[in-house]
Amino acid sequence: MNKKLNEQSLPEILTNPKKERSSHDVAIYNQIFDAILSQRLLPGTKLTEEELAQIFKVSRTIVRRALLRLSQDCIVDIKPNRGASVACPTVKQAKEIIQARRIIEAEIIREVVKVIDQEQIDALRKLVGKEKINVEHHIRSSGIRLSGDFHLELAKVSQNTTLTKFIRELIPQTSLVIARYEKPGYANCSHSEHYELIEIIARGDAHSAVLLMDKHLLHIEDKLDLSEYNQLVDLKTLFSAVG
Amino acid sequence: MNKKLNEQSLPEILTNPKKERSSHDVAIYNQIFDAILSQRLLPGTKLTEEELAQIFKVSRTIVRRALLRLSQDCIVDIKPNRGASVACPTVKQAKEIIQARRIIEAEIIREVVKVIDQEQIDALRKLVGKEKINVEHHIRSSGIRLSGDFHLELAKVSQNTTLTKFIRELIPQTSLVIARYEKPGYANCSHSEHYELIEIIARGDAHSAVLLMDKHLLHIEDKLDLSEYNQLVDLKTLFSAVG
DNA sequence: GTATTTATTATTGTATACAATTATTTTATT
DNA sequence: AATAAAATAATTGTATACAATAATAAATAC
Repeated sequence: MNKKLNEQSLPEILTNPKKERSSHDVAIYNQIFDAILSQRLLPGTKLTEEELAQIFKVSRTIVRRALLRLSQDCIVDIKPNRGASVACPTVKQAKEIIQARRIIEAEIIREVVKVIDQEQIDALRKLVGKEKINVEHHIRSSGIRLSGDFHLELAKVSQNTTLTKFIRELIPQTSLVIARYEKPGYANCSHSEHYELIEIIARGDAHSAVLLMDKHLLHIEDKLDLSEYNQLVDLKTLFSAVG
Repeated sequence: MNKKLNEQSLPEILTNPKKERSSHDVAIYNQIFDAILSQRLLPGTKLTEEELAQIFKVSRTIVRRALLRLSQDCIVDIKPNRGASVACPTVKQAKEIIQARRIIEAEIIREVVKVIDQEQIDALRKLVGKEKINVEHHIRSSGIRLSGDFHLELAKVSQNTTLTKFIRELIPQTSLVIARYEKPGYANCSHSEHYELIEIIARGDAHSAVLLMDKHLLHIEDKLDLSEYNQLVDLKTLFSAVG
């Protein structure tokens, strides 16, 4: 089991991942969060409160609470009086998200190399093993989720809960970016880089590990088409500009 | 209407809301956010829903929404069935928060040096000027707020909204850390370092700017007493361990 | 008098009713 | 038929009632 971190004042979602008694809105939050993470919910999808309330058999009060949480994570977009929909990151945001991950995960890797123990290394290997199986069996959703889990697990090993919270937000945002901007025909095969990374971490080579993580994240960006013409544009502004 | 031993009176600023309001819960969120930022609301202060509802003349629905937002920012701590209070960061969290700022603001500075223009430099100078005046006149709250504004403004100049969001969260968290752990007898005189920083940025010396920012943030940590014995400990676990 | 139970009060959690707003359809006008 | 206006429906925003839980006070037993 994991070490007992001091969990004071962090959101319950972070400290109470699954079990135990938690408010009902957290369960709904988790389900939508996971659906976005694993790309079963795609950018732009409308999230009607009443609809979700019926699906989860709770009142709109609970649904609204979950949606507010998701919007604070930047994976759901709430427009006043117009409701919630799955966020649709812009090209600029896509670049920012990956840039943010590069600097934060570089630091995480530095810490991980310092503190990781054998048990944690084994756990990471097991995780990537699962990821590999899912990818090979073309279970796309699970593969994506497990890939995110790997990065999240690394963050947890680093023991910096503040950076972990940021990475926990950036992972589903990255999922949305990939869903929106992935070049056609690319297979998601990052698990091989995950394997490599573990080996380098295991032999305590911080410098190489940081470089590989950076390469890994740039590799994600390589798979995207972030050219301007691919940017989703508001039709109204588009045509008014042409006039 | 009985008063409790635990009660810490809410600052008057909360009872005297500003005029401008966007969406109701956002206005309340902003006011509590600002009160925490400027240390008029101190770590541990209980935030009773009904009390806030009466102060702001809205229903608990709105208050709860604002409190949830604040808890997602890690500056308010919501415990299920036990309500909200101003977060009380641990020693470990205090260190994490500053570490996170160091790596994120280093990157921000790099970007700032690349993109800043004369107008923005002038605006920053003006901001630090205000900060200086407030500190000199011992208007502590405003001084603290303006100090935070400086860092936030830098983040905005960097044009990375993702990193800006993180810094926007870390600034009030830092306020809580300082409120909780500041060594006695220290004057908050960081505005001089802010001046220096602007000058280095203005002459485009990215490397020096990054170093100074890092020094500046470490300087904040220097002013804290983060020794273990200063850690707030849960009484129950303390005495049960002693047996 | 202290500890344990029970009752009371205070506070938070959830559902629901209704108001405000936006979206859609229908009707009217040219 | 195309456009504008009006009516209707759908959806979100807020307040409130009541339930569930925790905190406090009172009562009881030892």
